[in-house]
Amino acid sequence: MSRGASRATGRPTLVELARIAGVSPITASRAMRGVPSVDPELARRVHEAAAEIDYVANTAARTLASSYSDSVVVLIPSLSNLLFIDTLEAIHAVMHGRGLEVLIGNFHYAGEAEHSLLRNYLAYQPRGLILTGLSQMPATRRLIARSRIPAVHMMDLAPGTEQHCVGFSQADAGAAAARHLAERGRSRLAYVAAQLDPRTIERGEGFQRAAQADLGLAAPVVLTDEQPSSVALGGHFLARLVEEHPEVDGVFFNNDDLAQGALFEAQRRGIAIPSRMSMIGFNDLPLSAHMVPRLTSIRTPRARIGETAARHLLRLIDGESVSSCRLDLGFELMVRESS
Amino acid sequence: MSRGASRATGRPTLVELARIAGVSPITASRAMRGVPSVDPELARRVHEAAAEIDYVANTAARTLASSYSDSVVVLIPSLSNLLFIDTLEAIHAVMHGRGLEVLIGNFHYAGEAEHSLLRNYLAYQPRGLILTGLSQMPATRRLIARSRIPAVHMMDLAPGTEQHCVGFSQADAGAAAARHLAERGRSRLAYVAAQLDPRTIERGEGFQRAAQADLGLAAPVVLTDEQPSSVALGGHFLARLVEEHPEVDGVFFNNDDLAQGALFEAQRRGIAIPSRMSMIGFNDLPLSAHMVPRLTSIRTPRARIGETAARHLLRLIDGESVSSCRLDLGFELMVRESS
DNA sequence: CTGAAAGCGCTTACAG
DNA sequence: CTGAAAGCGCTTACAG
Repeated sequence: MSRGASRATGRPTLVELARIAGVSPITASRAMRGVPSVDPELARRVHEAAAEIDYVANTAARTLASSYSDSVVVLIPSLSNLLFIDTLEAIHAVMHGRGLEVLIGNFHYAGEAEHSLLRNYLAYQPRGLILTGLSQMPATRRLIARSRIPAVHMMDLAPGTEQHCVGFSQADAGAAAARHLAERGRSRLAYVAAQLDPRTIERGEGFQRAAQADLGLAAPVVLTDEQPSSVALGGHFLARLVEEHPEVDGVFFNNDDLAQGALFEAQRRGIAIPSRMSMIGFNDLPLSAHMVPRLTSIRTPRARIGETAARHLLRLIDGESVSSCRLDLGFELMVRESS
Repeated sequence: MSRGASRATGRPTLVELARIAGVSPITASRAMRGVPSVDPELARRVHEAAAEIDYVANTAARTLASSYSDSVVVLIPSLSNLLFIDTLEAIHAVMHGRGLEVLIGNFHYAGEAEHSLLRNYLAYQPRGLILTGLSQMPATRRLIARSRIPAVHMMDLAPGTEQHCVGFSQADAGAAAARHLAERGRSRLAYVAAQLDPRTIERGEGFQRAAQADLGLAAPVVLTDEQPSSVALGGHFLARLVEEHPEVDGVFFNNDDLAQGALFEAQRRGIAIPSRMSMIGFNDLPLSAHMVPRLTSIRTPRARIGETAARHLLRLIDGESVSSCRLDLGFELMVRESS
């Protein structure tokens, strides 16, 4: 269990490992990296010695010498939304299987923060980048292009872009919500949204376009707030809806937590859902299926988006020629009791 | 906007920065790090050049040369519990203010995973560690001790330990739940828990001890499941409670999502809450205050735990002599309609 | 206040 | 299959 003197870092070095294993440092290095040319017996001795002294190669030295790190960077706008947690977990599972560390950056829906996070993380020489959405600032776009590090964008799809993207059409999801409400016989629709990020806005536009142009309905009532989405805010929105727009009979909530809060507030006020008003949420958070009434929602394939984005990025990192750069994973309408 | 030739990494180096600024590399290095001895005029030129070529020091080289990284490691058991998200955000805010990157490791409630995460992250030479709970495996404890990197444990408090910990007494929180139910006139209590991590177990023990020894009640019914806590599971628990233990009139749910699911299931079955049964949850998740009926819960100071743990760690990193190594931040009983 | 030398702990070519 | 040399891009002492 004891070990020889170590560096300032207090951790054993490759030289010490090599001495204990009785090989040269370069052979120890190769054995640790699993280079196949190493004699199996020597490799065995190296691994044994490594286990004994608990050797793990210094990341900084390895990265500096090889100019390759074992990390990928994932930039997301929020950690408080389960949407991104599920995505992150899926990315992590794939990357971990390849021995890659995932560096998580939360830019709190602020383009400037996204830019400076990326600047800082680029100093780690990540092997790849996974970004949220397609609306990075021009300066951020330039930073990515100049870094020549492969990047995959998730959650949204660009029509005719060279960017690699994995997600679904936000506008189509909005349109599907409008169509569903119309099928339920609703004609006075409302769109309720907080946290007005680009994807929220696209969904809202898809919803309104479908309601008017495709379904021939009156222009939907639109209630928005720049605050982050929350259950509390959903309750306030329902109150406003009932008081200011009593004609509304079908509502699309931009995120399930808003719909959940609205459902609670409706129950409190004795407003019958869905008979008085149909409600549909977005993302299909785990709680939604259990509410009373159970919330109709649009399920987003967040884990699959993460997994697919990660796999796609690995192919880019490996230099494989990737056929498609635009992967549409769709979404699923979960019809339940609230609509 | 154009810049000179660069290294294999494609990024500008200190040497290039120095040449553009017309100073020696070492002066450029000092200027970038804000070393005060540098002539202001030279520093200005360096910063101007850095902005021009978008220079950010190579992390690997800096870490290797100085044996100091700009990172701290935070190990948490789950990302799917808002508890840890809030804590993480608070840690991040403090560390970011000090220019430190937060490396997040999720060990999914598995001690082995915690160990190997730590092993890997130690290779990054973090300045400090923040760990969840106090029950790391012995091997993990040794790894931490040998690394000589300052560590702070959060969420739980050890009675007579040398470890730095920031949190509250889980057993006391359990006892507070029992006391509250007894004050509500409840005498046939139940403890319902999933995800049996050490803190959950401590809370359960505190609850049972208080119920029997302090309050003189019958031994509580205990329903547990090793699965992760979820709303769906809460519903199942309520069904079991009603069918198998109809005498129970007061329930402590180990986490709010269980209580939320139970509340929905009770509503669905027409079981009146709280008249037929008092319910209290744990953590006080944002949705709980909005339910019908509003859920009584124990609010944990998760953001403050994160912030306090981070500040405490910074003091340890700075080598300040820290008086107390055990910071009790308490908890708060939020009495609402469900109890 | 500034700089030349040495070195952090690895890996990459290049020989053998 | 193995190794000696050089170097990755910085910072740390040490001089001046």
